[in-house]
Amino acid sequence: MAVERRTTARRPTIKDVAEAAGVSRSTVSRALTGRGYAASDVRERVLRAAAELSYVPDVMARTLKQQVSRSVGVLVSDLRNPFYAELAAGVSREARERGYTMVLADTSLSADAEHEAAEALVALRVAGVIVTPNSPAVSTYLAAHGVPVVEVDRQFAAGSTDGVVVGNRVGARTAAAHLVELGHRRIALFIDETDWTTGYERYQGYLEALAAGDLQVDPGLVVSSGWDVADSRRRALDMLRGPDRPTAVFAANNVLAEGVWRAIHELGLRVPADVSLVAFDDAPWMSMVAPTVTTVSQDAFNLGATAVRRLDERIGMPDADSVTTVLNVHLVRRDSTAGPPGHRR
Amino acid sequence: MAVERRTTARRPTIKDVAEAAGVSRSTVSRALTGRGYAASDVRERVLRAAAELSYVPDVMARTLKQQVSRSVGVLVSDLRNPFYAELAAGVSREARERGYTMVLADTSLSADAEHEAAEALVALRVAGVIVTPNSPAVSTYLAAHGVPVVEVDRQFAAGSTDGVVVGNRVGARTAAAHLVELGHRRIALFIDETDWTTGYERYQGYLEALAAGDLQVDPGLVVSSGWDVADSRRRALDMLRGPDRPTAVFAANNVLAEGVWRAIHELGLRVPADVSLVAFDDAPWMSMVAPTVTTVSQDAFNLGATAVRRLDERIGMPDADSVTTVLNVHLVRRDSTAGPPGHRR
DNA sequence: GATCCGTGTGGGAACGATGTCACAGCCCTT
DNA sequence: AAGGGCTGTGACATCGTTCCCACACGGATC
Repeated sequence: MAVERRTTARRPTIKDVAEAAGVSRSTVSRALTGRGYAASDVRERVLRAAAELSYVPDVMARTLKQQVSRSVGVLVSDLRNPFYAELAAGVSREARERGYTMVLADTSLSADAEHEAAEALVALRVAGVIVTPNSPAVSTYLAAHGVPVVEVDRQFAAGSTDGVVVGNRVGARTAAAHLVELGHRRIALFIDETDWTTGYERYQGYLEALAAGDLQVDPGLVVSSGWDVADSRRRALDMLRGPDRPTAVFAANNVLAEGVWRAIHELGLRVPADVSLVAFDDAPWMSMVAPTVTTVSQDAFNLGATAVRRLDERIGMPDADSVTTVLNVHLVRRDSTAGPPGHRR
Repeated sequence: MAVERRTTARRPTIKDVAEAAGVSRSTVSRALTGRGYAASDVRERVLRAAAELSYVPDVMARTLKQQVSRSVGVLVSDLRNPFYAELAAGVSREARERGYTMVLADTSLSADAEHEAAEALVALRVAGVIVTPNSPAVSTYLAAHGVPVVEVDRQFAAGSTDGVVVGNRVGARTAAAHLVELGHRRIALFIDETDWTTGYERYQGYLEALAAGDLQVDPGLVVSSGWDVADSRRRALDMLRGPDRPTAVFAANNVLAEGVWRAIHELGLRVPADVSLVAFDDAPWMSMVAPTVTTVSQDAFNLGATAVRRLDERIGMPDADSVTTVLNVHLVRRDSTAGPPGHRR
């Protein structure tokens, strides 16, 4: 059974439908869109003709005329990271529900790729953009072109642009406080950056928890890791092999946690007997490994869905004041945390 | 520092650039696209004017005129599954490299959502579509509208539509043969469907490996699971608790493998001492759990990238015969497989 | 019977970019 | 000096849709 390909005939246009139904283009448009008058028998006839020709209105032409499309642009850093994949899935679901199509680009954590993608979205006249920004430039650029923007996960333009983020500071504080409470005094922090709001807030949360526990911050225990598993693993190996090893590690995201976890196992250390581990961002593997990993869970899917709702509202009211929505996170206590070695409770 | 939003002024058009540069619209078009004559001093002037106004050509208008867009549609079943996320990432990267933007929809394994998304893509006049099909209808529908299609991961319209798949049969046979070779005689298969090419081929590979080892197929050991972790886990619990338990399980994809893995651990069975496990499709967790999971690894990223290349070629030569590209897979031997209990080698 | 209204329809001008076509210069050849 | 071949530019129709406007028809009101 061969699938028929339309090679010769061009796509049917509204004009073809009009001729088939014996009416004018205007009438077809009114009948199909439901805007304006159309006698019910005529409407019937038009609908039948359209179905018969399997007519699909041309979004390009419609958008050109109406000057506003029903597409949202989505810029995420890395689809291979389950956090962003989940986020994109949430955007997709909510966008579909609201009749938007989704134009997605993976910006690979590069500011250049991000700018290029933003240009493409402006050219496409998208109704709005949801972005996990890699630089402050992207929101500025889009706003300058009159495109509504929602920054998600992290913010560069808080105050002038809508944002949807999670309670990073509280989450990080809770996680670190959990370790403090268990009796740990040497708690390492693995973090990839502290310039963006995510990193900064998580770092602050860590500091707050230490301060609340009357602990000094040891700069040697705060590791600025690269953004990938390999680098995190390397740095964790260095730290855990060194003298005066920490009794607990807080990894500020799922990628860093994976690196630390791999290093711990390569060194044959036992969790939590030798070292406790807490992560931020619940990845699937964390509930499958032995021991399971205690972590701050954030609902990435909901983050994406919420961003779409915010964007939709913004499109409806372009001049309202900007809003930052903070979603709550919670600590999932699993088996990777216990008191430090030799500690009695 | 407030980000400036363009509220009043409309976007600059080619006409604005023309006036600023003191030439006609045609000349601006020629200067910017590089098609047709434009004196170098004029070109300079136009480029400067365009940059000054931060002019971005309207893709809608261009596409309308040229009747062909530079967007590809991508329909995937489930972005939350790392396999599809990785695939989408591969598509994204290769699409960007070739100057395509990507319109993505998550079809949630539903044929309805898939059809709806396909209609939207036709309306958008995408240059082509890459789809992990949920039904035979989608490729037929798109082809009938003259849209080039590449089916990826599984095929419904082999012979009339391009496809990019992996060596499912060989991969499954290799995996099952590995178990046979270790001495297993009761090898269970967990599979979600056998109607699609993926499921069918993997099933056939399993049968071939058993036949090659002179083993009878026990229908009771072939489990048609639902498509999610919860269902797979439930069925695995049933089977592993029952009498005459298999000594090895082959799970035909990463989701089913997760369910089986969870069931095994809940029951306190040891891997591989009590039961061996082989999976198809290497998910991140498989190399992190203890013991690590032997699996047939497929390169989903490359699958996506290859599909884009195929689609690009197809767009260039719409009437060439269709091609199915098969990417090879390989068995990654890890620690979840050994001989059956009581077996001596 | 003239006017007015509501209902329904069609004509035609946009939207922004492209590309064909005509034509204006200019230099070179015969 | 006339013609031919370049180079370079602008006018204008076009893509498919929407929507404003004009208008036609019938019935109701004065």
